[in-house]
Amino acid sequence: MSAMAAQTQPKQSEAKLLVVEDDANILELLSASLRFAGFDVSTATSGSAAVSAAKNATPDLVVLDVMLPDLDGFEVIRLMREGGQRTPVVFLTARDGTEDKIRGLTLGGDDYVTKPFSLEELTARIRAVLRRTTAGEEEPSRLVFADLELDEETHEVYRAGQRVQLSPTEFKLLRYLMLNANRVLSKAQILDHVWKYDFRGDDNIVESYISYLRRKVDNVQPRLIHTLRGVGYVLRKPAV
Amino acid sequence: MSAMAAQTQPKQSEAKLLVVEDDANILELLSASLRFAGFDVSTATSGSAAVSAAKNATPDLVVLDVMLPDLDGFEVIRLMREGGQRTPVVFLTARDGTEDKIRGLTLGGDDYVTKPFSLEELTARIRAVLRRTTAGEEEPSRLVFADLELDEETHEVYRAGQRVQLSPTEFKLLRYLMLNANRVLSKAQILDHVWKYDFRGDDNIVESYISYLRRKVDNVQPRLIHTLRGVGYVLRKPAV
DNA sequence: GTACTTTCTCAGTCAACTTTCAGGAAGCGT
DNA sequence: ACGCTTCCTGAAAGTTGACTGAGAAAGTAC
Repeated sequence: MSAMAAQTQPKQSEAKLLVVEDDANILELLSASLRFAGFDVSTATSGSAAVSAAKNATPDLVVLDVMLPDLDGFEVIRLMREGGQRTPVVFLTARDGTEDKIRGLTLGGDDYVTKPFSLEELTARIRAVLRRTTAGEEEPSRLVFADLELDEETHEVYRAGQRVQLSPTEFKLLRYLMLNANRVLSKAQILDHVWKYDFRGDDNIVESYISYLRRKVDNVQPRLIHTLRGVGYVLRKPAV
Repeated sequence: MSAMAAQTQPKQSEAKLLVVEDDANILELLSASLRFAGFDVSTATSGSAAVSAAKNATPDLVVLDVMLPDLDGFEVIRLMREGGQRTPVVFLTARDGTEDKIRGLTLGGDDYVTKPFSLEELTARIRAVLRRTTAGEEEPSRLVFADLELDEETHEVYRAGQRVQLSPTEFKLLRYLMLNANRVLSKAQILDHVWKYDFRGDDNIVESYISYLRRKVDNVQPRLIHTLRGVGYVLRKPAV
């Protein structure tokens, strides 16, 4: 595992998350990176522990694996809500039968992510759910850097006012770069955040996608995507 | 504003609802989604609780299951009205004999929905009842987006002035898209809102109906229904 | 009942997207 | 300048997701 980038979300970064996951590796991956992303993370490794943790810690959002050793995720939520808590949830589900049990979930503003996922995918969902369930202050879903604009909700991207069509991976990569503008990102970091955690290919795929992105969104002056040979990539304004 | 947020109808969204339902799952489904739709929701799980809740909370509308453990829905209404309250009601009924008993009641401006229902079905009825019982400000029952028009009362649909015939599901789907114009809707969201809550099929049916709709209402320029691969669908005017 | 409409499923096709590979270009140290 | 390394990028192969026609099943009207 490579160094983890700081992708601090200034606005929502103080949010309290409760992460519930029985697989130690995934739990570690999640708590480390979500903490690094600026969330206040507590954890639980079983359903019953989750219920009491939720009572005490009153998290703003729960990241909840559906498959748990004792109670399943749905039970956990039912128990939490019986206690009057209306905490939003992002479920983690395997891509199998359990997926359809998720039905009805998007009604209350919750969401789900299927395993394996990429960290960017998960944090994007978490941020979206927080955005829509946090009363009041509408946080903009639009990232802007120089003359680059990216709308997280509609998936629209503009460079110098021109609409650009991106594939899902291109979009995720660009979002990651924009969230970390002016920060140098190694290929390993990019791989760790933008690609699913079970990806077993090599760095070259990052080069390929950087190349695609440059062609689509960085084909005008000033160039914003820069290569630091032997180090990584960075999105920044030239000059200085 | 988020992907799913707000199928909120600004005008009616502050309305106070009292939801009366003894099945915990359905109650949770209803309160979560109606709250999310912007209503101010309180709940009761028995007929007697409903009567006193109605006294105290003075809701603008009651969503009332006919089958209740103690008093049945008709009794509840009778008691409420004996107390002088003339609150409109949307009944929830099983598809069985009780259906006929409802008929007489709907004359007063009330309405009913048979279980299982889809959320869009229910919110459409709630909105319609509020529209016709809320004195004064006539809210239009006509949705318009670009050259698409949909009349919620007559169920007529026009594209570019041309009348189009839609099946019930096609109509509901189009209404949902129009209510959420410019908002990206995932297949899961669409399934959750447009299909009945007991539907156990998969996403493909959404694709099928999108395909039907395109053939009927989106066969002219400019195309309004757009696919975001891996994300969902959106009704919007083409990019700038 | 029969005919008709509508809903839902399935599977084939196609298009878009992802991933790999390999040759060439560009940067870097000496 | 030379050689070494790293990066870029075109092309091909592999994979996935969406669209759609056909038809079974369920529901409705006559």
